[in-house]
Amino acid sequence: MSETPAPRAASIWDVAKVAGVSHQTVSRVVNNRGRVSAETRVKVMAAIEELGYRPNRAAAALAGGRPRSVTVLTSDTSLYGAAATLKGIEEAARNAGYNVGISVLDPDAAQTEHDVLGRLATPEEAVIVIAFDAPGVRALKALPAGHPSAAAIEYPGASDDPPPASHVWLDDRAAAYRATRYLLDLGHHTVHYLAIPSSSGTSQRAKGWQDALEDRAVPAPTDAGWSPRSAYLAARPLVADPDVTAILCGNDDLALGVLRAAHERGRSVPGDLSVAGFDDAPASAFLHPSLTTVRLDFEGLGKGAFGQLQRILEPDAPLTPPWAEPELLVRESTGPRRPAHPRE
Amino acid sequence: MSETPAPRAASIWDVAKVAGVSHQTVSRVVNNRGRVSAETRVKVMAAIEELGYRPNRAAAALAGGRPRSVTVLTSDTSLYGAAATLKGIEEAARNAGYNVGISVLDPDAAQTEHDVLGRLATPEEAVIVIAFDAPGVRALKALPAGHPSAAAIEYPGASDDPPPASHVWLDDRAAAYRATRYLLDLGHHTVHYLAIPSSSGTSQRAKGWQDALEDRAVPAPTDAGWSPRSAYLAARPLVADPDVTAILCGNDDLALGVLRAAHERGRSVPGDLSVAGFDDAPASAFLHPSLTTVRLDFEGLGKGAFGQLQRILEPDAPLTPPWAEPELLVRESTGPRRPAHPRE
DNA sequence: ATGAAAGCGCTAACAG
DNA sequence: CTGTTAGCGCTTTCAT
Repeated sequence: MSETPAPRAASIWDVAKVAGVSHQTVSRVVNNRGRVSAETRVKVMAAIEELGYRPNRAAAALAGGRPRSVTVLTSDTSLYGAAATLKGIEEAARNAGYNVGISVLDPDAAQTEHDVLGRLATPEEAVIVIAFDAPGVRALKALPAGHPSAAAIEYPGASDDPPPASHVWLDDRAAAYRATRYLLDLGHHTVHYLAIPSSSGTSQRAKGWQDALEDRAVPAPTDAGWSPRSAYLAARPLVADPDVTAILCGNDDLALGVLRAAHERGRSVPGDLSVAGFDDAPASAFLHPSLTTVRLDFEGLGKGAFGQLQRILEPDAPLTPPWAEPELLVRESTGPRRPAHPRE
Repeated sequence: MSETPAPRAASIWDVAKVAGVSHQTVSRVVNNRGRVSAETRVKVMAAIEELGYRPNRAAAALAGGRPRSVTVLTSDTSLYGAAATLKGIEEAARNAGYNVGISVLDPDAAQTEHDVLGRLATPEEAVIVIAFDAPGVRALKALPAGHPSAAAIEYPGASDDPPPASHVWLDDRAAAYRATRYLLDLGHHTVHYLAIPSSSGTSQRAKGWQDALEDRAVPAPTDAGWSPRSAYLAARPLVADPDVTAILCGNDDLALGVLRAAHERGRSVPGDLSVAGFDDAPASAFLHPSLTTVRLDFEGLGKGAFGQLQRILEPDAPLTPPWAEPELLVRESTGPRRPAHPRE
């Protein structure tokens, strides 16, 4: 059983020889560029099939062809939002025949142009930034103007001129507004907010929450990090306060920490305290109590981001279907306000 | 504010000119290959710094240099195990100066060599397969012999000769054995098992569980998929049976589904039923009840997989620190058996 | 509609 | 120790 010495992969020249044409013609049919007679095309296709030819992306990139790969810049991929967005990007990219690279942003590093570009396979490689947090936003800013890119962002800052078409986002503000109104309608006098870190000063979730509170006193938001643990810690003082009867959490992981803190303090949910989150992570419906949350279509958003990028790279690319609007899912963790003191 | 027409990135030739040496010498210092006088090296380094030079990976790959990129082949990245492993790989790779690509395997597709190789940027590109399930295993098998690769696998089948050094795994069997023994020692007459899909017929978690049961009757394992939902569905009949007092779950997500099913059926955990999982996902410690589980160091495993690959590519690469052994974390979801019928 | 030539940025041989 | 010469596989031009 002698090892065949790894027959080098078929190149465009091999295909050309088999098909009896020039390597250039092969390139033409592979890239669907320029006119090629139907007859020739068939011959070439057959040769490609026969040899199992696959184009070498590195060579194509080097020679300056249209990009066929993206690298995704993101923070911690173990967070649900980033992971789901990445999943959407990857799927859309693969279906479109793109290769996808991934590079995780260090939260402590200042993302410089040099650093960011250094993560790419090629200086011109297209980029999609998942910019839900500060490192992502910095990376996005660090990209040289004109660099092919798209981004999933938290919200287009009002300061800028119309945001580039390549930026996509979810309507966090409306989502938070809806969830808060729902809680208020349940009879809660106010709603407290446990915040995830924002990419800017102006979190749209915080804004929507605040707007919904209208003329009521707005309690100070509580910073709670990204994890169940940090939320648990941050929530302990809150759940100890009997005046707090409803808490909106920046995501489902935070809500989990709050649920735990409430339980330890002996406050029943939703009896004594209503808790709501954002995301609708797969686990949220199976918690006890199951979590009222706003479903966010990160996967669709990711596909959308890729779609925008693709249309920059290939103007005739098909339009990406729109992603879903945030949707409030009422489950067991929220209910009518029940006064802490019977005589109130 | 006229847009400067994107000054092409500095090439090795530009550096050479500035440093007053040949492009080859620059290549030598960049790759730390071949002898270069300290003096020249300094000049070159200075030029690199000055021009902000970054090597073009695509060109290097094309020219046949030592690979400096990996692509990770994996199934659904939204599952904790795969996501955490990927995270470990990415971090180790980035620290070593490698680019990482990612390609998700379609569960329904037969992974052929042609398909798998077609996912790479270059036919020779190094690969790490996360082969915890069937598609991963198929992809691994599809790689041509001699292709630079490493893999995080479920378990090295006994059928093979000594497994390649590039394969890494966690000791699932021992982990399951320990967890099951612990449950038995708590007084449970037996332990039921809710299984995740296995990459082969012989899941090591199932095996460890079975071994621990020794001469007791071994209940049939229940297939429960990967998600809380599928586990919830699969667990309903089980939790309805008062003779079932302890359930070991293939991962924490499944355990979550079981917790939910138990609650709906009115069986208290751990009073009436003990539940344990695998993974120690970040949420598990904050569930209610918090979950007894076996912590699995997927991130370390991912780093280990990359380390193995790197040592294939660069024989002098430093050794990867070993990853952690599985560790049983006893929390609130498990407790002593309490007979269903008081008079028993 | 097709072919020929040049070169992308880099590394592997070789020379010196 | 350093420079020179060939390509890697592909996509531009530009011819035909």
